[in-house]
Amino acid sequence: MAKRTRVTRQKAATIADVARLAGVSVATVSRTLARPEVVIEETRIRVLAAVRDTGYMPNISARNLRVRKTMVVLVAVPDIANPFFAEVLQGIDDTLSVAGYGLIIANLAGPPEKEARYVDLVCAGQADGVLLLCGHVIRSPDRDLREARVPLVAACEYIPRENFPQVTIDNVGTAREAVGHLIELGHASIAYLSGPKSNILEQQRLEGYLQALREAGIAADAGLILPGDFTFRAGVEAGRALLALEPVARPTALFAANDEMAIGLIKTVHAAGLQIPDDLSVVGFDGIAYADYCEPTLTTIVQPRRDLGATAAAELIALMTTGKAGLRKDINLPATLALRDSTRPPRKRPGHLRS
Amino acid sequence: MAKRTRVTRQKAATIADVARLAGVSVATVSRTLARPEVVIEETRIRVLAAVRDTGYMPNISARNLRVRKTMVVLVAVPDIANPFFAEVLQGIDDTLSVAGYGLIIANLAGPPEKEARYVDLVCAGQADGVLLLCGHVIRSPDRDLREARVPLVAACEYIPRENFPQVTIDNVGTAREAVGHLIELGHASIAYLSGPKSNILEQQRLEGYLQALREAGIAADAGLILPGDFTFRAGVEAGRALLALEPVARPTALFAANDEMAIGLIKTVHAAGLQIPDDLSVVGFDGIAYADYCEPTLTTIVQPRRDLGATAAAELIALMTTGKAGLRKDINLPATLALRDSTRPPRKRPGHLRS
DNA sequence: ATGCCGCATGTAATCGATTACATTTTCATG
DNA sequence: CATGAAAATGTAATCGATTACATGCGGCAT
Repeated sequence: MAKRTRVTRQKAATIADVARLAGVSVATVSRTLARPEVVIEETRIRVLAAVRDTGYMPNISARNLRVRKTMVVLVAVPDIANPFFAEVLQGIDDTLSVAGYGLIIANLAGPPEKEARYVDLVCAGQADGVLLLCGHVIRSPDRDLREARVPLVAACEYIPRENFPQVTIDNVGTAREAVGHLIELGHASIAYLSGPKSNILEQQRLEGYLQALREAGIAADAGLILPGDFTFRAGVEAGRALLALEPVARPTALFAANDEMAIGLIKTVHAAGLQIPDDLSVVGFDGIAYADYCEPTLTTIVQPRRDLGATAAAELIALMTTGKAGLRKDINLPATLALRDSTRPPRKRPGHLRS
Repeated sequence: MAKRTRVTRQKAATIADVARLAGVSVATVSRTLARPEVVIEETRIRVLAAVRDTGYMPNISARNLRVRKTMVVLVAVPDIANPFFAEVLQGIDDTLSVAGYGLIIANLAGPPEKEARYVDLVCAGQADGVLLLCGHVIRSPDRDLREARVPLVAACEYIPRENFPQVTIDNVGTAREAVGHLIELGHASIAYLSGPKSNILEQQRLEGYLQALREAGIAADAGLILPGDFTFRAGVEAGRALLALEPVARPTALFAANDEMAIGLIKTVHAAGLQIPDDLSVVGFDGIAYADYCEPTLTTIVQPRRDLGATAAAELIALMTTGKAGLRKDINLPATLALRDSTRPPRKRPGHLRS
């Protein structure tokens, strides 16, 4: 019976240890593991036994160095604590992990110099590809991801003037649909709770809001466009702003650029005695899990969060393996308006008749 | 003036390219980057210029291979979409990233074979340490993390009978405090909405609940212990179960093993006409952001989520660098009872007097 | 018997860094 | 000016895998 040369091995076994124990060369061990069929049965058995006995695992750094791959992708996400992104991440993780990829998460919430560190990481060959959920190509003062020729795919937030694949939903169209729903219910005084002006999603959703009003022949009122920044707190503040208005000047409905703000707003105006949806109909955007938990449940545009992630991941895998992207460069996934309890026709009050 | 040997370089520059351009040896380049002070100023300038001109970045796989480190840690998290863990992750990320570590997230939600893949990854030397948020040492059929001698730290969920550092809160004590608060308000009929029985957190929180009752001389009633599993849905179902009871047999207060269930329950019983907290006081556990957003805001045990993550990460760094853990093996962080709007003394009804 | 083919395996180059050790240069001191 | 220590740099081994190429061997056709 064969014996290990060193019975009590402190450090992990290497391929040489396995080769020695099995009485073959390192090349044979490597081949047995990579392409078992090219090795004769008898040696295969010996090698596999030796692998088992030594508890051998190929050293990934060595392999990476040799084959110039890492089987890791970096995901840049604006805020990992945001439930929307958490669900997109799930989709990414599902797809990537069955393909054997690990994922490094670059959480951009926090000090901005972290972003640069991640870019450097990728440029140093620590990742085979990058998934951007953050609306911009992540930057470092002295290195550029695009020059590094790393496969890139963006998702969720569209990045204009780039030519890598992007996976998004039709933000303009669905925002128009959301506001259209309010108009169909009979609302004519519809406020918009916006995101940060520089954000592309904000711009698109605002555009959809304006389009819907225009189509219905309703004049947009700048006073009904409330500033926000996608946070719950912004929703609370917008709620206060609404309450500060003369009741008769208040809109009968509101479209929020995302769910968190919508929920913050609802909570605030409800606490002040307004009935939702009777006194104010509210539509959100995103379809986070909580939109279905809150009171009342929130009518909102439900984004296919897992699907966005999964599709982007699949596209990136295509890009990394074949070098060429799939058929379409810009992929649009369907998002749907979920009708729930926060919308209803307006109360008949003279102050709210069509202008 | 020195010129690059190959002006249009397709692939990334290597240390040899830099050395050639600067007219020095590779050792000097490496030293210049690692310990600039050991190199004479003049060469340092030449080398750094060459680095800049070539856009050189050390290849991480090569370095990892040579120094047997990866500067990456793996974090095993039960469910990345759970907001509680998302915040713990933030704390981990903050601490780890300033120390220069990247993090690979092992999301255990999903197919169980993924867990094994991650274990293999670590055993293959892809990570320098592992952070467990999942209440058990992750396993693979043929490899054991503990045998691999990888630095391990657990956080959030205590893992009994292990001797690596663990960072948690006092679940028993804080649960007792939560229930004690209800008792002080005058409640005597207090239900408990439990987590999955096999979960250690569930066991500890149940223990705290029972202790508080015992101390107050209240007999525990098995009928008031509702089954749950930490999900929103379980809260909804528990709410239905509560509604199915004769009004007079209903508890006047409830302690839920986590916030999500508490919120699901509140939503359900509120929709059926019960007033919170007037008809039912509710205390949750965890202190997720949403507990402060919902209607009414939830009285709950607030865990120091970021701190749990940050402390565990710091402990792991100590373990990875010095090889020895900090002073204490089991670290307890303080968690506090946040008094909000979901608790109040019970209505005076004969059926609810002390038994 | 000879030569050739193809299969199984072995030998050694290679990936790109770090670093122990060797060598050269610098410079203070007797 | 010689000498030796200290400082700066160079040479080459090394980390642990993959893989191109070399080698050996058995069988088959001539």
